[in-house]
Amino acid sequence: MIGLVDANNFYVSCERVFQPELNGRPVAVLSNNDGCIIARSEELKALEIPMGLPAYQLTNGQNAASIHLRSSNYELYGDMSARLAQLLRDVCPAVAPYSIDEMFIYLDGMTPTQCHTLGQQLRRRIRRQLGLPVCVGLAPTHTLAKFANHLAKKEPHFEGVCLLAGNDAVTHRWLKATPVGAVWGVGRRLAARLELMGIRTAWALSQADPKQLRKRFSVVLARTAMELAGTPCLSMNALDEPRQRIMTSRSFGQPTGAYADVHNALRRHAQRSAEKLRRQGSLAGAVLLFLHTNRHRRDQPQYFPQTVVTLPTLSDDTRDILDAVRQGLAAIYRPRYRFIKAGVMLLGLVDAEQHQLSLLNPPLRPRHAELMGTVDAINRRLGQDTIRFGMTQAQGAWELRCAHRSARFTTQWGELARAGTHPGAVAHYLAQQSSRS
DNA sequence: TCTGGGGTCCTAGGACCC
DNA sequence: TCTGGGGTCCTAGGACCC
Repeated sequence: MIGLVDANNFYVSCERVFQPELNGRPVAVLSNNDGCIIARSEELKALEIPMGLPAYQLTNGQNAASIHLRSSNYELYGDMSARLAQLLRDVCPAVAPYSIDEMFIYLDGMTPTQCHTLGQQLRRRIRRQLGLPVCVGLAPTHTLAKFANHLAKKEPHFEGVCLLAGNDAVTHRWLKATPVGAVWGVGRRLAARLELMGIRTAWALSQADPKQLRKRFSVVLARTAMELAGTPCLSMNALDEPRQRIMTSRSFGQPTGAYADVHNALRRHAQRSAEKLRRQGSLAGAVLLFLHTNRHRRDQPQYFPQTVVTLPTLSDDTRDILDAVRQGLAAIYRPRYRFIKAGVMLLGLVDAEQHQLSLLNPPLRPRHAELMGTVDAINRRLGQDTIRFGMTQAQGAWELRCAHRSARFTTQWGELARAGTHPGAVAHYLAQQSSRS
């Protein structure tokens, strides 16, 4: 049996753990730059505020005064996610995090009744120890577990835990009652095409001929259909494997055409990307950088350049990546545009250990590993950008807006006492944490 | 005025080869 | 007028996910 543990309204729930005054109120968490809504509390959903709504439309709306806004606080969400994963690993033989708020668990050799009981226990334990509400879906395949989780969230009588045997009347009944677009892996476009063919429900998809689906759509959809019918054909092993590309990009707080602004933004993205690269133990072969003007401004000239710079040698040294960024930017920068976004992507990633085993590949710079290791360790301990590479101008037009950010309660001591937080809630939380360990 | 960021996989089609 | 057949590799772009 496969389980999917999925936190409810994860970002909002993380905020509420430390700000209990948000309980029972409409809460929205905003994207980077406070641009649009990326997480909603149930109360906000009840106001029929859609996902992705630009924040400025919200603040102009009629319910604006009652809605609590928070900027994204990824340091907090990431840390809560790591705690959730750790709690699951303490209990389950195998755990595969799928996203920041969803984790698959593998419960081989347990009866359905035992699985269901474990699901209920996990749910209570996560609520008690982390303060997070979750739902659990249990089924024989990943896609059905995802489907069961969807039911656990939507149908109150499951009380947060839904188990589907896979090939019984109960499963079939729920599949028949669910539109095909609600299936994991079927997005808006596929749903529209499937409906044209008369495939309107999850059940109809599960009964479709995989060969035909493969021919008319893709192997992905054929697999989804088989998984719905109870035949496992997705493996989550890939989740532990290193990423094939690493990207860091952000919109600017203000549009800017200044070379120094754009360069500084790219420098920061390059440093962040290099950190991610070293954390997963890879080397990069090339650096892609891109710039965007504002698509929504039809009245302004548009320019979306991108370029790939091949590194002279495979590297995870921030300095090499910064050199590539400098070269690339010189090639694509044009002064007459107002840029709104910039990004850096690392490509051609290979495993560092395997590569360095070869005597033909000595490191390019002396003591580079020690230097990068030290920089990473200091930044982990004292906060991002404590050590930077030659970026003197810390503030610029490109800096993010995040007017509503809460404190980084679980990772920054200095922010615990910040005004507006609730020391009581924090103390309670920390006490629970220390009694666990 | 103000509209996110980071991934994956797959397919189609072009370049190139014999 | 009529213009082969088959393979590989690479890239751009589409579709999906959260």
